[in-house]
Amino acid sequence: LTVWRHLLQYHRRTVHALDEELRAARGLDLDEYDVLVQLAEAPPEGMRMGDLAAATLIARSSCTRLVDRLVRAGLVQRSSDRGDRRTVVVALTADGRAVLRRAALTHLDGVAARFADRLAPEDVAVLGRILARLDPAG
Amino acid sequence: LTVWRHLLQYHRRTVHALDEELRAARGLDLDEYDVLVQLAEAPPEGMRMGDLAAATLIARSSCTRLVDRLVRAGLVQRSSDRGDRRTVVVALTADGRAVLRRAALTHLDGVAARFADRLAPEDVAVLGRILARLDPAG
DNA sequence: GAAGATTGATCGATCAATCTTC
DNA sequence: GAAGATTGATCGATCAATCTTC
Repeated sequence: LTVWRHLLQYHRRTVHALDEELRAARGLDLDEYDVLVQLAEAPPEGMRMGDLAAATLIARSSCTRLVDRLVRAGLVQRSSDRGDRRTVVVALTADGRAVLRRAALTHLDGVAARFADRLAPEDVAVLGRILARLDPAG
Repeated sequence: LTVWRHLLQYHRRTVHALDEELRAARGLDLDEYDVLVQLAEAPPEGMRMGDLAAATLIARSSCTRLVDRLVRAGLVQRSSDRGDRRTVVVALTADGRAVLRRAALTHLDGVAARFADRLAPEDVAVLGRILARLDPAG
């Protein structure tokens, strides 16, 4: 179906543009941003490495390396769970929270410009219903 | 908006699944498939390298390397335009056509299962209209 | 000098193998 | 031995630099 192809095209362009925007404005790529968002929504103690990878749909090994970069940048902290010392817990630092807040401004503007502002509220609602049908797990 | 995030999640899962399917069944990744599709829709003489990159939203240098692989696999041919010898023209080989035909079966089944079959025809139409509004460039 | 394409160098994503703790 | 995470090795994507033809 052509609709499917349009969806892919739209997604590709939009995500690419948002990624560039975020890189240019804040030095973060979209996956890094996504990780920070997940951590911001987690309890303040943080999230286990594996859960973070699952939530962001990133492979575990990629997640390890992405977190390495964020640790080097001072945006997140690793610590180990006292209960089960196999697991590693990742949490935002104060810096990380601040960077995320600024990045969110940039990013949400971009999403508004390329998505939300172009649609009537009913369209968004309809799209939501369609997605619910497409991705029951989602 | 949560709708935006659901869209991203759905896209990510679906594209990932389709990519794996195609790799497993045919040894092609999704970008390679996309290139073959573009070439199949081009005139039989082929497409210029740069146009191919633009059509698939792949960077030029990535496109060069992707075509390298397809040439090595015998699925496409490079030739140079007699008019302007700077340009390189890429075209499907008979093998490429055959592989594409088989890959399309696999791929279209996957799209059907994850997209088309889950929606009523009206939903598809509505989604098409929404996309047209989102991405006037098409 | 610009347009078109390719190559060199770098960087991130991933699988398989490894290491640690359970 | 399995669960959790990390590291080694590979592979593809990309930018900048280069090469060729205009």
